[in-house]
Amino acid sequence: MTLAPTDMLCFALHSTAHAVHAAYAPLLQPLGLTYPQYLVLSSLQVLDGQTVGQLGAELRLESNTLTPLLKRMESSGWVRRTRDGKDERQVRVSLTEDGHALAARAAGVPRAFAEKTGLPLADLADLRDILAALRERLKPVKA
Amino acid sequence: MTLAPTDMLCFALHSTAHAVHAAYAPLLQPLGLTYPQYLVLSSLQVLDGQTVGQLGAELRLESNTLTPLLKRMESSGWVRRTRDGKDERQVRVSLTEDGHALAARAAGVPRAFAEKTGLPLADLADLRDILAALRERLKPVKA
DNA sequence: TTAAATTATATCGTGCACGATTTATTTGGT
DNA sequence: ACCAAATAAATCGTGCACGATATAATTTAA
Repeated sequence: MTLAPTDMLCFALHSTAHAVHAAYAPLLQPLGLTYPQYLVLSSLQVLDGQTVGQLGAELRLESNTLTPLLKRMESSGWVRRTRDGKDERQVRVSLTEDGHALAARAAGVPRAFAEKTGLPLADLADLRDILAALRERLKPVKA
Repeated sequence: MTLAPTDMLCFALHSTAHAVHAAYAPLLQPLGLTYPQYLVLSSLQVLDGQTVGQLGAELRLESNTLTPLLKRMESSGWVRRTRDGKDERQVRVSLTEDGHALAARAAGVPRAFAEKTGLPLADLADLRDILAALRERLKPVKA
């Protein structure tokens, strides 16, 4: 007995993630940001000068995704990529002036999204925590 | 005050969807299926001979995604694509013998995934319904 | 009944994501 | 000190996803 996609949790996740992505698009497009770029920008705003590996650990992305993404952000003038002096294998990513300014403009995006859902912030936070718990069950961050 | 990705619902969704995708990969890879192809296969198993548009409405995908995906499935020998006799604009997709056989082999995948999560089926179903509700709030299926 | 509008699918270009591999650097063991 | 193992990014190839556009068939309305 095959399950229809509509009845699958995986599809609910897949399609809702796409719907959220689509809801973010009109908020990010005026800023010239894609959604993953917005995540990188937010992460750097909280802690600047992270290595590619640190960003990847937080955002669950590999260098094969991050490197071209960061290069695009670099050529947009939002970040700088510099080899770490102590360990030349590592590349540190930091926000430029323009990057900081852009992050400031993007600060209202999560609230605007929350309003689009029409749900109480507490419900959204609950869902976030349930999802994070499921994610850790499937793919624990390595010890 | 910028939110870190870790605190955002959108990122929880994004990253958990990826983790689920990654959990499905080892189940689907032996069958030669990608995750979206698995969704198409499941949908056709429930209702064969759907048009590209019908599949897209259920899976929330556009023809620009489905057409190449279906062509890959066709060249793998799992589906046939034929123009509808009554309306030549429409392309109907149906499972081949091999496609039916593959769908049968894939029937156990959702249960295997549920076991990977270690959560009760009722919890997973609840989460599915919460997500579907959020999705419909953001992107109602057009009337 | 023919021209305009609509609908269904396909095509093109860009960006994200992953597996597999490569290159450069650092670390560890002997 | 040296070489092997480990680590950090980068590169390559493939597939998914979307916006924008194109093409072809059908429907509608004048």
